[in-house]
Amino acid sequence: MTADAAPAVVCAALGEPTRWKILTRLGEGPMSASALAKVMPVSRQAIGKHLDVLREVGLVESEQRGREVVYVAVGARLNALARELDRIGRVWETRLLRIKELAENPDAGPPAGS
Amino acid sequence: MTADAAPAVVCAALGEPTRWKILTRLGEGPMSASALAKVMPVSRQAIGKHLDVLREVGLVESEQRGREVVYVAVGARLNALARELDRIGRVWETRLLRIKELAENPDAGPPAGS
DNA sequence: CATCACTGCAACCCTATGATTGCAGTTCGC
DNA sequence: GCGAACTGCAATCATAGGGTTGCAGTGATG
Repeated sequence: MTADAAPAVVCAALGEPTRWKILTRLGEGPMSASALAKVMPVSRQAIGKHLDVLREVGLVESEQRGREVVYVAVGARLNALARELDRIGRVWETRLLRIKELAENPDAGPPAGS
Repeated sequence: MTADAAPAVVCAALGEPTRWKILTRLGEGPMSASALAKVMPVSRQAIGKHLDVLREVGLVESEQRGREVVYVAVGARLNALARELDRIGRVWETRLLRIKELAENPDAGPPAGS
């Protein structure tokens, strides 16, 4: 299980600037860590760590191709996160709406309870 | 302009654990910074800073109510982010698919060019 | 076979930032 | 008016983690 990380964790992975750039590059096509290092202003090792983080949350997958390891961006993972965030956002809006209604119309609202 | 931050920036705001908890709380209903502090294991000042960050990217809005400032989670902002991420994810998948096709079918593919 | 490119691991540095405390200014309730 | 509660600003602390260098191992290439 490495693809069901909580939304916040995935967002944390996405939030780091360098990581976002790496991911953007990978979005254009699969690439090895070394190849990325040649194109970006950071060392291969640093990129390697970022790729570890990204793989941890399922945003990239790695594949051994000969002597090098090729990474590919997992769009589906991003789509899954999008769905989660969208759902949460809608819940917030719904609750807020209910609260507002209740404030203007404080009668037949909340029944029993604690 | 405080609501059109790049996806990565919004994700960075969402990625901080404490910030996510604060936001979750606010998702249940509007609250002041002090009220949040009484319910969470961090100081009011710390919460205040987090709220600043969240407001910066449009995830919360503040409203002066009497002597206190009430914050409310902006679900619409989360929905907007979700749409952006979803779009990006689909682009990745599309590109990847095209590359795969091209690998298996290396004829009528890439036209001229260097 | 000798060399070169790519990977993985480990130790280390240094900055960003999450969290704290302390104080001063405002608005509410009595 | 006086005290209590809420806010804002500033200084400070401490840790997480992003970045680096260095080295050893392994598969490709000539």
